[in-house]
Amino acid sequence: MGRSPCCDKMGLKKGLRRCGKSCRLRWANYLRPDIKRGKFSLQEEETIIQLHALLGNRWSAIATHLPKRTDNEIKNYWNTHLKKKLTKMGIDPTTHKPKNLAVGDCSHQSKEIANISHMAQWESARLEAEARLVVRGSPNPLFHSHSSAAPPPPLPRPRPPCLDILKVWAWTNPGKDISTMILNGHSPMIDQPSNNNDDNNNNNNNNNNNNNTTWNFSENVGLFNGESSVTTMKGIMGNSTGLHYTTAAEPMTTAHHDYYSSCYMSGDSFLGFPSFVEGFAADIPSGEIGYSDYNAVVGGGCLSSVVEESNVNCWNNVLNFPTSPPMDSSML
DNA sequence: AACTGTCACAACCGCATTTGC
DNA sequence: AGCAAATGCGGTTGTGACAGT
Repeated sequence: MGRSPCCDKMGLKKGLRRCGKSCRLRWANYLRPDIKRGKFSLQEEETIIQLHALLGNRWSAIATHLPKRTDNEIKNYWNTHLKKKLTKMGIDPTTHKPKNLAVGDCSHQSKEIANISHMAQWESARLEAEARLVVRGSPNPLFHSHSSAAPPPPLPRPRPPCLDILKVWAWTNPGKDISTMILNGHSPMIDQPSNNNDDNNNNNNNNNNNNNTTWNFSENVGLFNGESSVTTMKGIMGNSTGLHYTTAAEPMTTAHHDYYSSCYMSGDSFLGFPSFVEGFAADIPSGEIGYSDYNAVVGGGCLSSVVEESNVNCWNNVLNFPTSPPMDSSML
């Protein structure tokens, strides 16, 4: 308020006698030779929608995933086309949830819708992860030079990442029909038993040596505030350097497991579930993860408390995953 | 032809952060 | 360390093109 314009526009015709800032902007958004002009492809549209669901109005971050498109162009395209498109489809362009999903409605149908919507967000996150990998390209960023352990032979195929929640669920619930997860209103892996301990500290310590111990995140929910959530997002989106692959058909070898573990110990980050976990943990000295942090990532504002709790259980089970690197509080 | 409304998008504004001295 | 300038970013506005009346 009260700040004067960057240059004196008095008597100037718009577009002429530009100041330095105007010139820079015009170059960046219009004149630069490597800018792709013209219509957005369907794939670009989908990418924007998926990334917007994950990142919100962080146009510059979204633009990094669309080569030769500027943040300004994407922002304009979102405001003039995509917002309307989603609205027409009955989807709230802000929350990316169906508009008829009433907050606080605890009916069975509502839970199913919430769960399906939530699954879509998981999928968005997975696609975003893939996008990052495509942007980064080869060589495989998984193997960092400063890791102490010798890298194992590369896993033989590039897909799927363990961010694929459906595959993770299928792996951890052998023999179960994947549809039961959604129809029963369950989040992935909710049926897997957990053994939360009473003593949170003991529980964290147990994780040093026991992969079968589930972390107790449901305590200390009140510790988290908006600032930590923002930093959490930065941890997730900003510093990931690789992708961590595992599948049921092709589980990790001991060598892989040891290598990943050493990377965690050395502070490297992965994209995928472990990366999310690391992001959660970035600002949480005591090592607990709570609902608010979960929601900072996935945006669970419309989820009922039941579903929300399931999601935290889901994270617990992810950490309890057979091939997840062991973690302890010293990594946080 | 004149007017009005809508649309697309380049450009602007102000704040926050980074950079250079 | 402190300051000013430069830069980055997201929200908003200005303006030309076009369609409808």
